[in-house]
Amino acid sequence: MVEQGGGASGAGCMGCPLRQRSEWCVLNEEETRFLSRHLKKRRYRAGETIFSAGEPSHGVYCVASGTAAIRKGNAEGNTVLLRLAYPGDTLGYRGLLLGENRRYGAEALGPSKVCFVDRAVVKLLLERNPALGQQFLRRIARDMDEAHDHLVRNATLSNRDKFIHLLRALMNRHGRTATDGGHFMELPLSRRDLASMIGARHETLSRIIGRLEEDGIARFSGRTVYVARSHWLLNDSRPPTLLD
Amino acid sequence: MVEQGGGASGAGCMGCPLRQRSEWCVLNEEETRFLSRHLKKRRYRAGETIFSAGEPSHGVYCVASGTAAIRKGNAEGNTVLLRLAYPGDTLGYRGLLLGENRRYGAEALGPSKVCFVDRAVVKLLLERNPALGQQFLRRIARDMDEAHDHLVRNATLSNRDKFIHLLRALMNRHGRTATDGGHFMELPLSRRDLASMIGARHETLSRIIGRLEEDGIARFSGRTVYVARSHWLLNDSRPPTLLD
DNA sequence: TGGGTTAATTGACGATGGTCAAATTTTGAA
DNA sequence: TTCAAAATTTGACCATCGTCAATTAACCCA
Repeated sequence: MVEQGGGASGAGCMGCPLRQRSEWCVLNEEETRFLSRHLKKRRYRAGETIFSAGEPSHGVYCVASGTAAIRKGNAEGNTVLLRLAYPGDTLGYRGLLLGENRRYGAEALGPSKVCFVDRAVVKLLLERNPALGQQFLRRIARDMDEAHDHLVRNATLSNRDKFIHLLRALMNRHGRTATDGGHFMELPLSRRDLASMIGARHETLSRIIGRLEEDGIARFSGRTVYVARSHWLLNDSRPPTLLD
Repeated sequence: MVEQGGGASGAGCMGCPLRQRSEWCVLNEEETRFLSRHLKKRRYRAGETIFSAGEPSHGVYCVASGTAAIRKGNAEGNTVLLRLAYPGDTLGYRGLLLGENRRYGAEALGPSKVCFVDRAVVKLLLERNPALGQQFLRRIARDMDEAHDHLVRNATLSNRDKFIHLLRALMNRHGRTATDGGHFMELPLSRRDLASMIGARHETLSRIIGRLEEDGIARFSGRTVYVARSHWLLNDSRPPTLLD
């Protein structure tokens, strides 16, 4: 399952369409070839674990295709889905920087390819090209912002509004515009995971979904969601849009 | 109000007792003197703004004494207290790294002294001493962890338990052990701010406090809190401690 | 394809939280 | 000290949420 040099395609990282979007874009041709030779690309099936909380950090992971879920649990054994990672995203830099064990786990949500870069390789590249360090700094700073925004939303919004926000965010990544201007999406997450992301029980989420359907804001069928164009642009949505 | 070279004490950063605890501890004597000459130390009175959301980032701030509150608002104008900063903590590195405007504001909670380090000075020191960059990386990574922990707590705990956790955290910084083994603390925050930290309304917090008193877990009088020794060690505290 | 397992929905009900409003306390400035 | 503004507490009331339990639907593997 593990391939060297960037996969069977043979092009390695140089030809990787993600290079533009990831931290590694600042590497020159030689450095990219070096990275290419030393990373391990691996396929994951849906639900497979990429790394787990508690284990030592041997390197970073870069999502090549598919979607990964970042999960973190608390002392009581509850588990929360913190965020999703998409192609181009680099995971697990925290443990590497701090030399600590992983504090959260990552798993593939669907069939995915993820490249592993050993700490030694990262270290070497960081020393060779300071711009890479800058890139990581910017990445962390952005993640930090995201986490803070998340905190503020959780503290100020109702579960209903948190879920609408989440739907919107997921739609940006997973949705397609329908011919009528509405939006379709195949949800990448179970109800349980969706619920954990907004800090609610899955029963509560079921009821929120029920209310969104009653209010005509969205239609849910299994993991398929449809949101009408008219409801999509609303910044937020209090009751059935009091002004209709 | 603005002093050069680390304050009237004359010793500058070299004699600053925080040097050990802050990111700057990796600077050598010469670099520390350079920092000392170029930072601006300023006194803030209770409630004074250190910097505000939306304004450009001209440098970083280092808390020398007192306590600073990090606040962030959302679109609806609600404001949330994200965390507190203590002597040795460096604030505002995010905007500097990303070259963006501040996304949150900082204010002094009580009489405080805060040193300002201009971006040019930071940049120069970063180039001169790569270990400083490492320090900042570690600091960001830790802040990230803290934010993630906060997210998980908010998603899994009841308001009551979130508040107990907050009390515990504040006690670590602001509390003193009483002769009977209980703990006293002068709360550094208003009820409103405490409430915003756990994502609840201030009325709700009042009621939570009332219940904690009924249950004999803590006694509140204005900003003074007392927690009995017997209740302090409990990991969490469900109802009146069902096992007493 | 069948059967067992997990996921999701729904109902009931008590607990908790938000909102509005009023009373009370504290605080800060004159 | 005194007064006005701000903070805090409390009550009433209703909406929302968590929990337990019972279905129903979806899924996966043999």
